[in-house]
Amino acid sequence: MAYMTKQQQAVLACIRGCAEGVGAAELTELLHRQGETVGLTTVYRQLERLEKEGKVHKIVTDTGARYQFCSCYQSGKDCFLLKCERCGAVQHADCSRLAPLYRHLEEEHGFAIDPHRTLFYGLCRQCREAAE
Amino acid sequence: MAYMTKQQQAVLACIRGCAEGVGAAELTELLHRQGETVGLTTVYRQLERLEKEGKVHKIVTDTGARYQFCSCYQSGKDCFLLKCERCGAVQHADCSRLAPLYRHLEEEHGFAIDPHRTLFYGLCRQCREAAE
DNA sequence: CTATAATTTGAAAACGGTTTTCATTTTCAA
DNA sequence: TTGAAAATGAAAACCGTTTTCAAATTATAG
Repeated sequence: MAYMTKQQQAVLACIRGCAEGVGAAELTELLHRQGETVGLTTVYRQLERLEKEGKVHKIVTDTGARYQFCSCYQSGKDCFLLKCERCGAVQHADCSRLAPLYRHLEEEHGFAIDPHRTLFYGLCRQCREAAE
Repeated sequence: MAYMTKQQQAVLACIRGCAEGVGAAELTELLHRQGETVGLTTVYRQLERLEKEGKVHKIVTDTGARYQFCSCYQSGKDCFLLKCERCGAVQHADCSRLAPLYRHLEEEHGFAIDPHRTLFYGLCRQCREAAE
């Protein structure tokens, strides 16, 4: 791995530790609590870089973007993101049916899915039960 | 259908005529060119209402939201949105494999997909060919 | 080990899409 | 007709993000 500044390492380490996604301001706040001196601007810059490298998902919402460390990054599994519209949580799922669908879409519909950015919206089990 | 003001009818009619999605400012501009007197605020309000009613999709992007009339609204078909990351076009596709997948996700993974908000990102055929 | 160029940082300002405010206009109901 | 309720829209506020730019840090040359 190429050289990384202290701030770059801190941002990567911190977001890796966030199971749920975090916003840029929130992440900066976390870093400050850990004693790191990282400005908001730098956090934005690093998140942009990490997204381009495929290490982090950027999930754009009405109220601003959230970033989430991609657990598929080195596992070899396909990214499969489910976002609950009620509680907001984004989970990495694992489903063998996805790859065949994506292959079908590419071969028959001519559309090459980018699993890394594709996001399924819906309701998670807990929220569905809570809503009943 | 309940009563609709002149502005409400105009917004609905205008977005229905936009095959590709439009932004709020863009839609207002279109309405003005047609001689309609509709303010930007009202356009935002109507778009929000139409989205809640399931008549339009709200597609949130880095540079602002785009709205697109939902061609599935009365057809009974499932919504199946493909957004090309290169040319930006969003197309309503038609694929019989989607419903079984969604059923599986609900039954086995406990996650109820909202087809209306779920968006597949990737590359459309033209853009893939152009990129080669 | 300097000196100098290139990169990184971050506070403050700018930016821009969206929402809120509030006075005015329009519509509904009695 | 008349008063209440809803809709409108210009202007201001809002707020997440990006840009600016001077200072600090790091890499490279001499």
